[in-house]
Amino acid sequence: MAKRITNRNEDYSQWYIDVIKEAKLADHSPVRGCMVIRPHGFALWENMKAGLDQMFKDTGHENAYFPLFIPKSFLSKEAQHVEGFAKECAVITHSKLKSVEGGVEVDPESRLDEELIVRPTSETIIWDSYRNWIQSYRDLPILINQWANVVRWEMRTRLFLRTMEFLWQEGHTAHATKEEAIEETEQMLEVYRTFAEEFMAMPVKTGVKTASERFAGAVDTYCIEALMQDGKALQAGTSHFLGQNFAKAFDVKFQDTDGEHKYVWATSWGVSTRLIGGLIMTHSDDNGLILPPKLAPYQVVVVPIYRGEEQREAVISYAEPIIKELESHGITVKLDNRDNYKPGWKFAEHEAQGTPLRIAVGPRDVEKGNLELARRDTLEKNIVPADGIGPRIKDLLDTIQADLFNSAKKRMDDSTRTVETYDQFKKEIEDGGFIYAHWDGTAETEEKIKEETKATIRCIPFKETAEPGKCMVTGNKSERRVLFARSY
RNA sequence: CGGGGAGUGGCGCAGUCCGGUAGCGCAUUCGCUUUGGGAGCGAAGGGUCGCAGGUUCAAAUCCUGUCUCCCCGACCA
Repeated sequence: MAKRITNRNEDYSQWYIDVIKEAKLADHSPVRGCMVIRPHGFALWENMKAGLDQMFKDTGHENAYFPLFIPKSFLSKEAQHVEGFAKECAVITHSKLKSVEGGVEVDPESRLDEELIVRPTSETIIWDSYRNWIQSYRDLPILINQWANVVRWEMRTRLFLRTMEFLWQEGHTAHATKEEAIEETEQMLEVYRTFAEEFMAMPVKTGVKTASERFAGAVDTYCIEALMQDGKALQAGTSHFLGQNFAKAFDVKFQDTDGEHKYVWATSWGVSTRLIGGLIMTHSDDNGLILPPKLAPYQVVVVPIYRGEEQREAVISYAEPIIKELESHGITVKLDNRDNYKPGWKFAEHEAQGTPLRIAVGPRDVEKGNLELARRDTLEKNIVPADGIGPRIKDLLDTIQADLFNSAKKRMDDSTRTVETYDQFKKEIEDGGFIYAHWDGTAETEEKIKEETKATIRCIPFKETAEPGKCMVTGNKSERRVLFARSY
């Protein structure tokens, strides 16, 4: 077999790129830092969207759409927010081109009176609308999500993990009370955790970001953090409690039941196409992509094997009712009946593309009433009777989904350690993985650790790990261990 | 944006040092044989060598600029 994918242990970054190329998920675009999402990659994203969207609806949210362009003045209304995003905004300054010899150039006559910002996130334009929508406590809560693209002018990009334009969803909610807003923030983090673990089979740690890692404009940022195969952490989703920062910046008040005018409490939360990068680096191997059945564009591929037209007809007519039966069990199946590729070629291609399960049917199977099942995750092959194939495959897909999660969970647990001293920390961090250690809570210590070890605090875990101790660096008091890792 | 590497038919590369008019493998097209792990043989098509200038009788090769990608830093979902 021609080796088209670099081995993970040789060059992890190159492996990542190779997997994306071979799985036909995305291409680099002619524009720096952007990507073309190919049909297979987009089908995966659509499945992720569908799963998340249902979970948003189930928790009472509605979808809406706000503009791509934001008046420059809006960005300057919330001080922290401006500071966080100012350095990475695409700015629209002109509205016209004019033809010149050999091409076009910007028409200097068309300079805009007020420049527009291509949204890096939509808090500002959404809160401008919310001001008009909210007068009374009766108008609350507002629970809105939007699916959109955003642009952040990044210096260094990687397919899916960090692109200048990316697709995401951003939820923006408005509440009458602080408690309700915090509850919403927690609820959406839980939605993300559930999605990551149950759909993506990607286990995550949850917690609160430190001040330096917090979303610009948030009071608190909650996050899910996953651990990639190379031992680096990936921030996979964030849910922000925004306090009254945006309400004050955009003057959004409501009259409460007590007659008082009060500022509204807010949240925002998002996940992006970065999740695809996380999915790749959680499960895939040196043969290519491995997809969990719940998100795979199709769960089963059927590859017919035949010699001559007569066998072809026999094999296809044997396969068709099998496919129907699978579909009747809610399984998504693709019959790969292309005549211009040989079975071996198809095997390799579907392997690279991550299809969870392959069924091969040939004359031998037709004769004996069998089929050959091959699992993508374990590469295990079995000959099984075609009878009762529906329930069998349904079970097997569930097993694959569970096995993927369990092995990723085991990998994460095995590479999560607790250390006491800074020396020990420096040594252990070289091996990657998550490390729980005591920290004195200051930005100075956090920065020092980052400079000396390249590790950052991924999150301050929720109360379950409360345990007083001493900061590994300064020896000062610490209330609980926090989670460190080197990250993407 | 700093340091390093790279851009040559669709893909992967050689040729660049030492200038002489572009080659290999895979893929593609056609024909025959094939089909249970990326098929074999034969024939054919396809590249102004990332782009823009410059030097030269002559540039993939030398010089200048610029764009893109990869790796390492600073920044970040």
